[in-house]
Amino acid sequence: MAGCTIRSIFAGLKSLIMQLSEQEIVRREKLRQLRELGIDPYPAARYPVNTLTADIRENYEEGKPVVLAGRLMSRRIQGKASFAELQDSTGRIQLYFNRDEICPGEDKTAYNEVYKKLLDIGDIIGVEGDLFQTQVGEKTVRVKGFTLLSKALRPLPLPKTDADGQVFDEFNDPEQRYRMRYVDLVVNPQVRETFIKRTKITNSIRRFFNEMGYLEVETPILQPIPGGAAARPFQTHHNALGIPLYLRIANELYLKRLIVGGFDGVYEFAKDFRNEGMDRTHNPEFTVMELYVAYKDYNWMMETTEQLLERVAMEANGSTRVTARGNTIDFRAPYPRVPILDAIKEHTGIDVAGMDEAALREAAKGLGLEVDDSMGVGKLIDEIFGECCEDHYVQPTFIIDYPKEMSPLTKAHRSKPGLTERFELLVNGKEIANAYSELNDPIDQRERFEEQLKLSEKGDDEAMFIDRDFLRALEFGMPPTSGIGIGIDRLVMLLTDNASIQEVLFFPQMKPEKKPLDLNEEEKAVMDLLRTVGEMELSALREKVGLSNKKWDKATKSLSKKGLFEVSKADGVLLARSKA
RNA sequence: GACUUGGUAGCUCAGUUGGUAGAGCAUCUCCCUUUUAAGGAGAGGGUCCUGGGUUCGAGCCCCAGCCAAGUCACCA
Repeated sequence: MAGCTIRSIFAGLKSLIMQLSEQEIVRREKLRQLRELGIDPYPAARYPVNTLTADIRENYEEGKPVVLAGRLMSRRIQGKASFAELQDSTGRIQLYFNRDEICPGEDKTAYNEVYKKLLDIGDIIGVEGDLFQTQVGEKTVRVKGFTLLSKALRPLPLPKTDADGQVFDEFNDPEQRYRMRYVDLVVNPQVRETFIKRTKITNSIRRFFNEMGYLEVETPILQPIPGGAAARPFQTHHNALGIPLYLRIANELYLKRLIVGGFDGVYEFAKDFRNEGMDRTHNPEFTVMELYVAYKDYNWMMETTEQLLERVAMEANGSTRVTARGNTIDFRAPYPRVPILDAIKEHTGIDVAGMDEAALREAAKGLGLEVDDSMGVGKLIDEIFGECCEDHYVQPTFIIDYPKEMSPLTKAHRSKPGLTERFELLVNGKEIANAYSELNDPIDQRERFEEQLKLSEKGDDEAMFIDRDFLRALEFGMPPTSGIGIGIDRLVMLLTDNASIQEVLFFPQMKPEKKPLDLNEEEKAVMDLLRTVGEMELSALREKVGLSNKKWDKATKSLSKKGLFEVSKADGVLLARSKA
């Protein structure tokens, strides 16, 4: 009996491969049996797929022959007939396996043994057959033949959805979902949809800029000076050059060098890296789209951004309105422009215009904010705005004209002294984009960098480094330019209504999984003693090892489970024997 | 980094004052030719996250740690 075989082998194998679950052992045994039947569980040959499950659902034709492939997701076996579901990249379709369809002759092995006993949920198979509808009206493939394309050795989680859309046994533990995203993608269709939408969004942005004639470029990720933003970088080391290198925190300074070089418009989807905390809106690596266009200013950039987002929202969701965290957000242009100092005045009642650092620090303290001496004027204003104002801007809003101190790469405002031509786009209380009329005065830029250096000396570990090559580039002359950075992960979060950045990254950063040690210290100690002699009296061994009762018990039990250790009784004496 | 919550079978989860670890699905065996979250009957399956402690006895109580999620702080 096959059952007895599997069970006896299971018992025999158990001690050798303890780390496998029963179901995994059973699947490995099935693998062996398949090979014995001459079936390759991992065949090399191309499989002649000619139909996707979506084609069948959308263009159903009675009796049409089809060849398709995918993953076996459910089975309902009823004697000589069985229904199953096959899932491919476009969804699922029902399969009908009938013993006498699959095995027209005397030999019923393909159905009775291979299909019923040796296939499992999760296996990837190819099927050929024709289409029909069951009595209940379900579009179904009548299988004439099937091919195992890849045997799955681990069982999949099996969420099920009933007719009312109620989900049972959902695979929903975030840790497991993120660590095993491949499983998440197989069993949770809405996760697939999120990532497909992410790609739609970036494609949409690319199309928009390409139509405007801008050039998509690539710039260094490994940088000798991490510039273009205020953040703590990751540091690494280049062996051949013998120098430290940093993973970029922004690509701004390189894209501006390209504008110096004569391109009118350049953009890059950049992975940036920041060595800071992780939470539901921060991953150590994240994606920013930066665009720089010559002969434009920040007013032009606001108009362009409105147009871009209106179109991206439309193309991703079919509407300019999206629901995010219960708020309905409308990306239809235009968006209000609110000067940051007005925003602070409106939401705190304090007019911070013209305040010096000390006055600002007092104002911030008065608002109950934590401040310290390393904070300059820029950071203090940023802090007040972030704490007291940001949350109020749910609909897309441009906050404009930031103070000079918090914008070291931004051109001074053409008419408002002390301010710069900068805007941030806030949506749902979060910053989505940051843009300015770029500073192209090399002497002013040098002074701003020197200000940053002073901040750094005061202890601000996010202050910018001085990039002398960038200054040299500006000295050759950069046309007036406007630039923007758009946080792609956050934009995708908004447009897919996900509250956590991990939901829009395929592989969010996680702490590494701990590898279970094969033997722990106690088990090693027992085995080291035992191996030299092969076997010895149990009580003597125990004394020699000198473990506490609890540890001794645990170590020997674990070792015998692992099949390395055995206790036998001879002449009334208990003998410990090494099986290793 | 701080606080809160959680970690029990392949998956989703119960587990009473501390007293032999449970259910559904999945798996295995037998029966079954158009079903649909679920065909019927039976069986097997556990490092209760780890390490200490309290106790006659710990999944449960205490201490320390690991991992995750959420909130806060910093940042995008």
